[in-house]
Amino acid sequence: MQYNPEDILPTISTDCVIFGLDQGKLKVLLTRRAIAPKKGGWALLGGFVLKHEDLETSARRTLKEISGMSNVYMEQVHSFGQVGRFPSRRVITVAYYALINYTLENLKPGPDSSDVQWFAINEVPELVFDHRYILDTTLAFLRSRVRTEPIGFELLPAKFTLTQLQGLYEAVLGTSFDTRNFRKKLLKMNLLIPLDESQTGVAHRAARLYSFNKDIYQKLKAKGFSFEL
Amino acid sequence: MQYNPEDILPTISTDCVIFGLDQGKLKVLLTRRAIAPKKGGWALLGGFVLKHEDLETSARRTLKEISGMSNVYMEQVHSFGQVGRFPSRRVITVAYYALINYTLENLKPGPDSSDVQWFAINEVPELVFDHRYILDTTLAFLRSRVRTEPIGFELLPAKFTLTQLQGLYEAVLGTSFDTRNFRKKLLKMNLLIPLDESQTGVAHRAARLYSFNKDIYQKLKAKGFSFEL
DNA sequence: GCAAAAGTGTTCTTCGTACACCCATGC
DNA sequence: GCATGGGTGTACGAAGAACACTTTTGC
Repeated sequence: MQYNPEDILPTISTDCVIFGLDQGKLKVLLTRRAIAPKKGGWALLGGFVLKHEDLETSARRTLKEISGMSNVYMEQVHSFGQVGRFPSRRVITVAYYALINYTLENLKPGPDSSDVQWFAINEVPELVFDHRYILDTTLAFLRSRVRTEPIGFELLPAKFTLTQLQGLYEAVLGTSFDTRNFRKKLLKMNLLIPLDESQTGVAHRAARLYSFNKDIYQKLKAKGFSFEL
Repeated sequence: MQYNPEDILPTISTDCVIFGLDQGKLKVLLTRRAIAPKKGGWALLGGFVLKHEDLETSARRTLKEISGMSNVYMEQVHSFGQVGRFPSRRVITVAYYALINYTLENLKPGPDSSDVQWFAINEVPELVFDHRYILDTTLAFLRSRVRTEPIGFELLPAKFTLTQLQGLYEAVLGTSFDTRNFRKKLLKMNLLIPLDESQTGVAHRAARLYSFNKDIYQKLKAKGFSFEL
């Protein structure tokens, strides 16, 4: 979809760092630019803000155009406005990050891009403009956030095993945890709902599935509970 | 100082929440608007970004015009871009906060304001636009920040007593601490340098003065230390 | 029966918390 | 000498960290 130049704020864009988890690896979604400047370069998903839309709405629109997804966990990180960060004219960008349940389906390049692709966090190619800096800042933000808010679940399917959960934290934080202590700690929080279901199709003992309920967290939080990993 | 309309980005402003500590109370600096829209209303210190300046530079310029201060601790908080937050046209604002050593000297209204004044955090008058929301968001940000980074010192003079320090945390966080535990915890961090000086001019036992050194913190941080109150 | 991951308890150390009295100084 | 805030130590309980073996399942 193309937008009328009159409907666009030419000095303000949003960029969104989209994180997904694929086989225990943290990945980011990037697009290849199909227009100047920096045609052909890899970039974060982003675009100019429309005159009649809020900042987060703009970031969500971009994400939806490319992944088809809505109702995604998204949060503002920081605004980047260095003089000269964008060639030829002044553009300030507001960075968001999104956590999505990894998929290869329904990905299609946006209006001004020729390709979309997932990259493991340590195999990211060269990026256009200041996008590398934005990515690094956002990743640092996510790492601090994931330890103090129960947002990691957004990267997992609705039903998950404790091993998957541990793997997620290890992938995001780049550390490893002791299995017994990790389970003890998470289960003691009473945020996880044990289901009467198990994994299927695995060549070993099937693990129990759990789910996470945001409402329970909100209620506990209101009572003074604070998530901390 | 007035700026040429051609040098200004009319869609982007910065607003700065300036915090100071006066006699154990947390205060914010506000200005009274001397121009439309909302002439006469109380507002955060802010202004439009110039074409040739970075975002933080813009916030620092505004602060300097009003307080005469530079080299102040400042950090970006969040950007606010709701459609309709500013009357008559679309303006996105990037909010910063600053921590300064409280003073009444050298305060003078900026180019478009008629008054500058400190307000205790719980006696803030009605504010223009979405400034109340920005203030609340920023205060919440500060409260979380002050517990995880040693930034509180920025609100105190270079030499301070442990009682002043405790009072600062109590004022910012709205809680109270046990004196013995508070001292034990802070001194154990090895961030405070005990000076061979004491308070003067007090009608009771004079307290020892301490100073805080950022370099020491940076070195400890690099070794894995993390400040936590 | 074997490979592969699931699941589970105890000990020790560290850290947070609760709590009350004497000290130094100015007036 | 008295009022005012400065300064200090100990005991208890909670939480984090280290650590190894048995269980279940599919093949």
